[in-house]
Amino acid sequence: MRRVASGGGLVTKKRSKSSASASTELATEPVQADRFSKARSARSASMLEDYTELIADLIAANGEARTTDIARRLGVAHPTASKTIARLKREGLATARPYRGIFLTEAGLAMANSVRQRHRLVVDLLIAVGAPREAAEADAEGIEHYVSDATLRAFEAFLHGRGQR
Amino acid sequence: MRRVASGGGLVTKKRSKSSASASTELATEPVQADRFSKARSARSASMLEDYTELIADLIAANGEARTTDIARRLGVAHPTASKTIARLKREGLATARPYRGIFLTEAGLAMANSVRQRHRLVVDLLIAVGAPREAAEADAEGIEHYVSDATLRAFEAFLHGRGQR
DNA sequence: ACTATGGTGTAGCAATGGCTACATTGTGCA
DNA sequence: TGCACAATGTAGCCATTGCTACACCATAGT
Repeated sequence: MRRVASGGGLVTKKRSKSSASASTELATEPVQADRFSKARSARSASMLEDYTELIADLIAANGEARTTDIARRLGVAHPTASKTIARLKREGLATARPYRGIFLTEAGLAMANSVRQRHRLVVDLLIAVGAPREAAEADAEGIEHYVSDATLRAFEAFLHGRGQR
Repeated sequence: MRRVASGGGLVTKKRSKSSASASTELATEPVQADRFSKARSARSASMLEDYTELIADLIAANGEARTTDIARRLGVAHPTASKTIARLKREGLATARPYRGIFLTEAGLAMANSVRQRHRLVVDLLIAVGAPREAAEADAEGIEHYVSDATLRAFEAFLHGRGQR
């Protein structure tokens, strides 16, 4: 609606400041922006979550978490991992001394635990809903970072209700 | 395991080249790296998916898609949108002439359609599983980019089976 | 017909997250 | 005891995705 008329162009008629033409999709504007913002924040946090979880795993399995192992598990070059670990330190999630291993702070450990729990819940739900195990594991790696607490609680209730898990 | 002994350090014992110590978590290494790689690709594609979907929406609603509207809907500054639109053009998903609107190519339109369909499916599934509508909508914005075809098919089957949708 | 206004575009900065290449450190083994 | 070699770290490059500031265009109204 509100298509042009004159000119051959478009981008026209001095679209009201909001470009919010009709009225139907009007309301969705700010809300939608919020959603995208939220998704963006989640995206930027997801890297840290993956790292803390992986570091916790490595410490549990090997007694230590080393840059090279982290890099290999994530499929990136070691300087990339190194840089992100520096960020973890900056954000107070991990500590590390040169050539020594990497360790999680309390905050890092807490993050790792909640991430692991969330991961498991997401995988279980995907499987409960019929996704093949392999796909569920792979997809969860991306999905888990975007599941809100409210949705997570719903997952839990759903799984319990079905006698799953 | 394979914890150090000598020294006070760590990072030790000339860990076998794979650091793949025991044998249990060994097998997960390359697989896990694959998963993270996949998640990374998805992450980089997600921006383009959001844009094509939004452009299609705007064209459907307003007859045109303008940079400013896109920026507002996404909650970013207009130069940010402008830059991403340049990328869309580079990748053959959209066309645009200065000061004219933005249009999708066939590839862009195809992407928009599949993204929209996926989005709906994800929202429906989240709701079917008990997530509050608001959370479902918001979470789907992030989740949709990480759902594989296999999982998507499972979602569809699940929803049909329940008489949903 | 002109001008005010707002949409568009461009430039340049910062942070993130990849990479390769090179320097450094530490440990294991000869 | 010392050296070779792998693990770490550092430097510097590129691309992406934000931003602000500033320049430019096009339309609406006077």
